[in-house]
Amino acid sequence: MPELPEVEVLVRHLDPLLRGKRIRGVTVGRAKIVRPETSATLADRLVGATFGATTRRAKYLLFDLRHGTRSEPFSVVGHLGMTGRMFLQPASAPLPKHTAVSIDLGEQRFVFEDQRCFGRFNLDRAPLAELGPEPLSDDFTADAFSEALGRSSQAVKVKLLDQSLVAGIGNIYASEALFLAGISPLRRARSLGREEIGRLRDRVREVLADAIRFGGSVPLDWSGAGKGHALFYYGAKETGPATRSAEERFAVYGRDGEPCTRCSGEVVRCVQAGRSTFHCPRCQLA
DNA sequence: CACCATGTTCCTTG
DNA sequence: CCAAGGAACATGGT
Repeated sequence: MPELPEVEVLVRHLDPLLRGKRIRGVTVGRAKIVRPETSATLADRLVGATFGATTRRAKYLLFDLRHGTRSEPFSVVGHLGMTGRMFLQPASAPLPKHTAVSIDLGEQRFVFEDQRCFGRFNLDRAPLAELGPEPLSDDFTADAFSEALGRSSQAVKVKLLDQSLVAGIGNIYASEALFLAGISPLRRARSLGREEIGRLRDRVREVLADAIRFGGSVPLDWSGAGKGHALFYYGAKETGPATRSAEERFAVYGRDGEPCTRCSGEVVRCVQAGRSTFHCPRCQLA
């Protein structure tokens, strides 16, 4: 579940649940997730600490912690990778199969499960320094965006995934924003005019904000063990219309072969930098 | 067996 | 040094 909107909704969910809770124990099920820390080092640092705010930077989660009010605050940096999930469950519940980190909070436990182990949960803040502006912040201006796209000969869709350019867009919302802006993902970044860049910036913000609104409006089954890892699809108990199919919310992503909702032309899939891209060649002229 | 998957990092090539 | 392309990472689902 991992682009900016999903992380934002997760953070809003976790913050009030974790705040003020004291860590009694830490168990690492997948050592790779906590590197470069070792399991023992991480546990040493965390046990006894109390959660403060849980916030987000791009797709990273930041868990503020401190050992009493007189000691220096620090934070754990989390990332969901492709398949990470985080939730609280009763301490008596069985641990999920792919539990990467489990934190004992007393009555409850905080679980980070990650099937593919692309996620992380450690004290290394270095990756944060490489990130570009938050797309929903005032820093993400058309000027800044234009500057970032620069003279690059790379396709604009590939540039949208570059976290040093703008931080938080992933493979789904990149295709979606380009469709809404009516810009082909195949266009070279440097070929975009000022007007197009401004439009793309606005649609990026819109698609991310809408997704956050959507995720915040739907009752999510955070601890559900079920159903895959689709965005905003935590468990499948309540298969109501709102959560039934996350993909149904997308205009082009995953819709290759289907008619474009705007022009009825056919949505096509192509591969750019090893990732799938979806677009409507009629609405998004190359 | 083949190909696909919401992400990031490392290595090679130019 | 930089830009760009590709493989690797680990584990599935179809």
